[in-house]
Amino acid sequence: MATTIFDVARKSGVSTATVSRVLNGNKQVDPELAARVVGAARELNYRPNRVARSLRLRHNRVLALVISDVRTGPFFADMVRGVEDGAHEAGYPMFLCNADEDPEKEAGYLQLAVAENVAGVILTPSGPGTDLRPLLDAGIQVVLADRKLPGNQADTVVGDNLSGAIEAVSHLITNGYRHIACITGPLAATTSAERLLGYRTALQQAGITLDDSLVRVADFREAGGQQAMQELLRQKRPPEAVFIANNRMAAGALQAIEEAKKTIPDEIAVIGFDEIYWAPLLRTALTTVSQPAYDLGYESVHLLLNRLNGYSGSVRTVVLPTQLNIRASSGPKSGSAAGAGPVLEAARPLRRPARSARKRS
Amino acid sequence: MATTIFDVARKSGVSTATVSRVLNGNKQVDPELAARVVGAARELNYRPNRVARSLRLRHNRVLALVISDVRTGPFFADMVRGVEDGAHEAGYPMFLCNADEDPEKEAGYLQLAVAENVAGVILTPSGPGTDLRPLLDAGIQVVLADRKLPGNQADTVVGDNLSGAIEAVSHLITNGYRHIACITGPLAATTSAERLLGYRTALQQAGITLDDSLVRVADFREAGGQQAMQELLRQKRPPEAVFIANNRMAAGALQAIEEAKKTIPDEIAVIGFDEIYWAPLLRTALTTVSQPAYDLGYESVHLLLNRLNGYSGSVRTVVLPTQLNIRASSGPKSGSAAGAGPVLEAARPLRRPARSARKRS
DNA sequence: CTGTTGCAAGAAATCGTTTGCTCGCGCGAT
DNA sequence: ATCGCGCGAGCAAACGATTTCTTGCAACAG
Repeated sequence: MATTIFDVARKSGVSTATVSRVLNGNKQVDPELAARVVGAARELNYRPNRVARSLRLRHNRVLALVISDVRTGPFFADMVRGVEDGAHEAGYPMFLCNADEDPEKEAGYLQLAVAENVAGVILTPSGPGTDLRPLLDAGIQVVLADRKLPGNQADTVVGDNLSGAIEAVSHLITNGYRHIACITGPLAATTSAERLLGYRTALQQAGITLDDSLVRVADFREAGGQQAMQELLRQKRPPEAVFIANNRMAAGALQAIEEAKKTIPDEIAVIGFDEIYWAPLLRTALTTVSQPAYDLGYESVHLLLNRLNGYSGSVRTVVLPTQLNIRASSGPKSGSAAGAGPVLEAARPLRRPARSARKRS
Repeated sequence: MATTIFDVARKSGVSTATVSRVLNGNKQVDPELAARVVGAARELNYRPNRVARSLRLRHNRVLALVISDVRTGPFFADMVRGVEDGAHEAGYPMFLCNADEDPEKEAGYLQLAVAENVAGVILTPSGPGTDLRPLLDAGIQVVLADRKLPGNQADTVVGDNLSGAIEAVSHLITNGYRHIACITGPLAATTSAERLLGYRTALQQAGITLDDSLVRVADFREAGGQQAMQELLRQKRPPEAVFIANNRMAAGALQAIEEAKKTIPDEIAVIGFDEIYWAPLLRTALTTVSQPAYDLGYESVHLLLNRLNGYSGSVRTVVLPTQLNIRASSGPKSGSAAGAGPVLEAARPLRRPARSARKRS
């Protein structure tokens, strides 16, 4: 049906070998013949069959991106887009795989990557048990994005969750809050664990004793955040502020706060993680810690392509900086002399976070 | 490197043909042999090479999803997820392609789909000029999702943009507004055109004369919505209400309204299109017209798979219903006796829009 | 004039599957 | 007893590219 290399060969009166050589520009070939081939190919609108090519080359010019769920707020959507752009620029189409934090589903997708013989996989591991061996055994390059995996098994690109969390919680402390809660995600995800660690670190640095009743582990979803917040508010001594490890949970928490008819930040201050474009437009503009999600994806592809181009140095980890976007929801505690009360973000053009520099570690 | 069907054949002492027949369960084969084969395959952890399989079968069990940009709010993210789920259930991995409303980039992706010999493409066409012929000529099934294309070329799944827009604008009219503006997207997208048509239809039904100075065509992005809103507010007689054809533009518009220090809905009422989970949490909770985005994607795959299974009836169009989510931003006009003033949505659990029934046309 | 070298283009093998065709064996019918 | 038929399994030919190997021709040197 579709035109093959044979058709081109026949039409230009040469062998398929010559057609292949011309089209891939590998070897010397008579310019006049080459012209005939190019002409025939154009005329027949010939496009090499990538499947046949992949089989022969034993190398499929395709990437797979395995994440938890593209619907999880703008973070994954931006990251996905960063990966797709980088891959597309290099001529690689991309499989998108949503593993839903489910190790089995994830393993299935990794098997698929092997069966498809993809050139590389960019993976947000569901947990520490994620097994890269099937990929590595098959000679497939892997880059971990957003989350780490124990054991330095592959190049990794992550946001600076620890610093981001410390900065956020320190900001709350500066603004006069002391009794601060934390709602984090599944601890299997290193992002959750690091954000929690940052929370604890900031409190310790300020000499505040940790109180585990102020820590809730939820599921990164709205309902989980809402329930966690309800529990926190129901405590004998409710928190004055809360640091929430992602924005879907933050949405749920805000809902719970509203139901409880508490005011932000007077009765409870809030900081979320990951940027949302609606943050300035919320009833009380939400302070957030934002990550360069697009860059995170783009940089992951970059590392992957490096490996595909033969680079074989030791495993690298790239840490991208986070940014604290101070808005009204974390304003100075009323009646507190604390913090010169940073200027709240005024209404200004909505803009996506710009690409940011990166640092290595 | 990887184990092939030859390895399995050798280990179980049969021919590759038999191995293939056993593993695909096609023909009758001696149960004892079959058991040997299955055992050997398991032991060697054999996974058929999908590339070789695709070449031989002249059919690549892969779908391509070509949309404008997965970052465009939750709409495309949800739809992408719907497609991926449907595809995954049927054993098809999915290429994600972001064409950015760029016809050339889109054409490139369609060429890619041909070169990869994918089984099917789900496409949100960038405009009426989108050419499906390369796909159809190659025998690749196509389903149009979210946007139509002239000429009944392929099965189509869309939201009921017209009714949704009519309902939204009628609601504004019921609530006492008369001088109503519309900010829509690029008219090449049928969604933009239909939402604009719905706006006009609702006004005409109410006997309100159309005023083109109240219509702005923007670009589906925040900045475009913001600028359009600024222009509208600067007019000699600014609108009392505005219907905005997607939520990224709505975010920009809200920003512009805030800058202008206008109150919502007293000085200007607002309705957006597509749902956002943050809508109830905005300074003034945003009334929206929501579409079943996930279902839209899922249903598209369904139609595609039907065709792949040999169905060859005439082209179908599935129209999914929209839903008007009434919140504070479209509240009754102050000083107006109009509309019993629908109860504003109270604080209640955040929930994603449920899967909804569909209607055929 | 002949033998060697170099180079360009074609013939054919190859990648890992699936599948049409052939072959051999056993059983039933004539 | 022989023929034919059915059925199960293997051989080998695809699928459409790339690439190694081979061949043929020309040029050049001895």
